[in-house]
Amino acid sequence: MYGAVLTSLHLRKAKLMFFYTRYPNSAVLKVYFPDVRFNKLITAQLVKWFSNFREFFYQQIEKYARQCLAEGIRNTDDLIVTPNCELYRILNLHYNRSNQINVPISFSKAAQAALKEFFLAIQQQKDLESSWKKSIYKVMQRFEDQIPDFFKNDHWMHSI
DNA sequence: GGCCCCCCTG
DNA sequence: CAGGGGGGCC
Repeated sequence: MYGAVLTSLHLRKAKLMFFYTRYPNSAVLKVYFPDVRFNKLITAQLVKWFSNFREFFYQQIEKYARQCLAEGIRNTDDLIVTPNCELYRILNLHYNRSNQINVPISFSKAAQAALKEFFLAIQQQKDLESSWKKSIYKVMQRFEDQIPDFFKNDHWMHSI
């Protein structure tokens, strides 16, 4: 009934927040979007955004994991996610297109962990089983990081 | 019934 | 990214 309360600015901010949290609940979202007049629809939309972010995240990582296997990599110790690798570049382009923030190390760690999970699952042909990604998603929920306070700063949001 | 999440689609 | 459907968990 309020129409589009969430702006493109909120979208950019949400993407940046994704670097710290992949699974924010509605309570957390309300804290970090203090300027938003929450209601059922707005909450659902914001939650949906993160769901879409996750889908892109996992989709890219799965694709990268398959490429690594195709290239002959056998050990997960050889799977390193750093700023100069292709996976990192793709993800950064999607969530931090204009390099508005410095990507936290915790995100690289999370992406690397997910990469190893997908790599092992595919290597062990777990991907032939139904809903084989469920266990990976569960593991990834342990990689949440603390969201910086400046996300709550209205002035900062308008500067991105 | 309400809230979340994933899946698939456009 | 938004819509709609399905399933799980209070």
